[in-house]
Amino acid sequence: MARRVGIREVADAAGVSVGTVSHVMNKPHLVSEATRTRVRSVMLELGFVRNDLARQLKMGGGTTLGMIVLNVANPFFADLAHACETAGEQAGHTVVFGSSDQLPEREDRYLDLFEEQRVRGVIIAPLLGTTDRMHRLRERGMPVVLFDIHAESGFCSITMDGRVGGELAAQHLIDIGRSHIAFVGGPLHQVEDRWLGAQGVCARHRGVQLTHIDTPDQTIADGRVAGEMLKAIPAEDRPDAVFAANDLLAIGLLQALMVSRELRVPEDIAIVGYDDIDYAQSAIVPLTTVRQPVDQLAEHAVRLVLDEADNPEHVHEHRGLRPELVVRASTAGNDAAAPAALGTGNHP
Amino acid sequence: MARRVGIREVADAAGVSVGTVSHVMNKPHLVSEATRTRVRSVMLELGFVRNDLARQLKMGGGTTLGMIVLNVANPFFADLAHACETAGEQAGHTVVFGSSDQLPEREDRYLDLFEEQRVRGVIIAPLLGTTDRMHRLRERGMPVVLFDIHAESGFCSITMDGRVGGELAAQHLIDIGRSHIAFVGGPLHQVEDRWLGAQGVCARHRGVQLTHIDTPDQTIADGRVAGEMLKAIPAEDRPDAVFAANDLLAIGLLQALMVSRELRVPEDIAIVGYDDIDYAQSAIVPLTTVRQPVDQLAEHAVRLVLDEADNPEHVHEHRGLRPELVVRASTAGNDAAAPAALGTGNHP
DNA sequence: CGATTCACCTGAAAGGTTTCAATGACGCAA
DNA sequence: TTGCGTCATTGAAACCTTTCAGGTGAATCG
Repeated sequence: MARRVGIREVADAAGVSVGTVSHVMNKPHLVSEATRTRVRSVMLELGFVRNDLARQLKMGGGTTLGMIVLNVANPFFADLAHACETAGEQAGHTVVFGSSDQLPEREDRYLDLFEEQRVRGVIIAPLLGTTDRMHRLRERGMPVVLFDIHAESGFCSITMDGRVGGELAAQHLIDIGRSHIAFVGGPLHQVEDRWLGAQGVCARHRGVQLTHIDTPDQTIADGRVAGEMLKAIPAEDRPDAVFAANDLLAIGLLQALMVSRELRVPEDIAIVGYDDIDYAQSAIVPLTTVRQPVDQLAEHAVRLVLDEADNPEHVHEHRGLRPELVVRASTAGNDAAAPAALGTGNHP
Repeated sequence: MARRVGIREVADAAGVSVGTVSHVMNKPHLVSEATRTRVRSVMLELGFVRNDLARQLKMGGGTTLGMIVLNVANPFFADLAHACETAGEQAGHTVVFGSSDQLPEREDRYLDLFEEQRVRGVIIAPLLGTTDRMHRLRERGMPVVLFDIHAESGFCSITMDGRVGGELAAQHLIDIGRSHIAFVGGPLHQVEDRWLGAQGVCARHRGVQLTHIDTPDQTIADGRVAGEMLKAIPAEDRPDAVFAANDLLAIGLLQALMVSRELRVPEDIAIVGYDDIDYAQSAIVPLTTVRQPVDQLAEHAVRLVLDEADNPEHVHEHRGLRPELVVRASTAGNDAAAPAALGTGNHP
């Protein structure tokens, strides 16, 4: 059994030159029909598989995009990755993923890996802004697109407009008559814009108080901890509404609040989440949340990174996409928590 | 700005040969300390980045594993992918992902891609058993490990023991006094073992009836549809328990059942899910479910694929891991649906 | 009939690395 | 002095493909 069959073996077996075999694969119109079919059948017979490494090496980098995501286990990022995969495929590119798991060293590792692999470009949800490594990457001509809350100059970015999202959330809570809002989420630099959006709205309303409850990360577990803190606050000082920096936190909060029926959602505490992950609407109390247009985010990211790769006159672009409020039971007025509210805000 | 700096430029600048530069990177002990540091500093200065394509080409394939997952948007697979990434990293390998989205053509595309990229091995949750393409891959010597419900001969596989899981679920429903169980899930070949497990148990109990409600896929939306079907059944014929083939289906069922308070969970219908995704315990009624040991699955998969790659005496192995029942409110006896039950079965 | 075109095919270079046999330099024992 | 072992380094081959300048023979044109 011939272990490795390359273009050369195929050429020999078909009685043509290697150049011709290559042409059969890449420029079939340059080859006569007779040889084309002959070569093709020899390939099949020998089980030839083109070596993409050599191909890319020769062609100076390939058709692969690298994507680094904060955490695949977070459904928002899973969806985003999935959307990028689809968008990339449509543009004829394959997207490979890495999850930084919020660890700077893993982020670095994937950046290095992608650069060594000579990917066409990198799409990254950075841990905390741009790092030296990213700047070096850019200097060496690698297209880099950020999913970030800040618009960093020198990079294309999709700034997920958390400010507007924060405003929507806070305004909604004020509209339903709440006056003491807790913003739950951290580290602050990662969610700063949502915080600022909420802050801006609250400042414009007399008698509305906003406090910040920090969390080390944005998982369900962190939400639970925050919920316990909330419960520990004496009733008179306790916020009557929570704006959680993402849905996972909100779900954790729900768990903590409901486990010991002391506090009711939304009667005692209304909750707004962020991202509209699939489970938001199926939570123990369906969650009011701020939806981000994931598909469009992905599409823009892919478009920008490819433009930067192809277009010599590329100019960096900062794109902000407007999020949208989805109201469900966790903030619904009177028949709150009623399963009847479940359907609200369903995806199409 | 020198566009491309390769090993050759570094060699020239440092006044050594290319071989030496290579040694500095790969066999530092063969190089004197003086040259080693000199070469290293030149690399830094020139911004040299090793071209992994050439490296892998030369070395005949690299240190990358390919993984194909049914659907990243399903948190079970997201977790599994994540666990494989971690396990792979521990073994010094990078894992790149693709999501087949249940489409055979995408599965094929990724298989081709991985083979062309000369990955070290492939870990795959196949759409429906092994395909011709996978057999061809194997024939050409590519290690392939399946996450599957069947143990296919000729392949290593991690058979997620759905039979036992099905038994656990059905037995539990019978134990709490239910006598008409609906198995919700499909396509059947994908969930056959869970079905068979349940069937076996039901057959051993007099007076227990088991029906199958098919679904085209296993998403929340499919669960909703199944829930509507369930509601449409006249009360006297309606099952008093559901075993859903996964948690997403179960969550969809919950939504459908609760939206029009006609039926209560678990009083009228008890529900058991499968997978114990993070949201199962935060569902509108926390979900009894069958937990799969994701981390161990991943660890075994990586170990097997690498063994097949490295060890000439490798023998195929079929590993089955025992799942575990996690009881929550959706089947809890009297104070069912009580938020107090929320904590049950929490992950550590 | 010679020249021009055309379609098809060839052979070799190039791309950046690793690896390996070979070389050079050096010290040391005989 | 020669011979020998060590250590550091070298240069070229090999990995597999794509690309490109050119070559061949047949058909077409004047």
